[in-house]
Amino acid sequence: MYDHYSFEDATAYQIELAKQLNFQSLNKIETIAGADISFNKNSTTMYAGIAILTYPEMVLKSFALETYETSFPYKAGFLGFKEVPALLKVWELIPNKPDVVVLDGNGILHPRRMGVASHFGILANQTTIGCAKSLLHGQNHQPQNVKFSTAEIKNNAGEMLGFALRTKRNCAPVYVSAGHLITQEESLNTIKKSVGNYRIPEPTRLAHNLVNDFRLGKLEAGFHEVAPSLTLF
DNA sequence: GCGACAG
DNA sequence: ATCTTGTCGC
Repeated sequence: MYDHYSFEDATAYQIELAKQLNFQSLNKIETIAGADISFNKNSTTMYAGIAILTYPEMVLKSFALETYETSFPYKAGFLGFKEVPALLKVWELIPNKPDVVVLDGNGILHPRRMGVASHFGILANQTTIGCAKSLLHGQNHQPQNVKFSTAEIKNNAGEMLGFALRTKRNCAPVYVSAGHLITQEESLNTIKKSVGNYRIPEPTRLAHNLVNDFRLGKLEAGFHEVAPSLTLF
């Protein structure tokens, strides 16, 4: 889908997509999804997965898995070009779309406000939140070493683009930002409610586990409903 | 030019 | 991202 794009093309495309961003308020959330990608080093095969959980209980209800071929390389600032096409393909397998999707990466906390979460949100016309494990853009004070302590992240122009969030004591913070069709504050609150006993919030943590098992051949492609009593991971 | 740099 | 050994905090 983006394999023929140069980084110059990609930059112009991100600037155009960013004009479509909308940060309206989200009413209520009943289901939340986590989306992630896994792949073998030096391979063009991407293993994409989306896990759908109840909110705020964080019980896994269903998940979808699919592969996608791409040769687009990873480059900081252009993650969406490598991951979004694969995520759109697995997204199509889901019969009832979740209210919000959490992506492993940034939303508007990006040089051109077009991190992978915003990119996917625009193309899927879906509410999204970005939750990255390390900082790509901007600066912040270190949040206190207390669960749920936060620190605003600002760019050189002083714009508040996201939050560093301590999801677990003695663990590095995660970086939360709105993707599309949600506000910054709602993004932060939603991620807080999605945190279990791990550093990574449940939606993306489960999605990561699932795509990894998919890549290793332990799970099959397609849409899967999870048995009510079954507890995975 | 130098440093930074999601996954 | 993936691979892999040791180490630290609770």
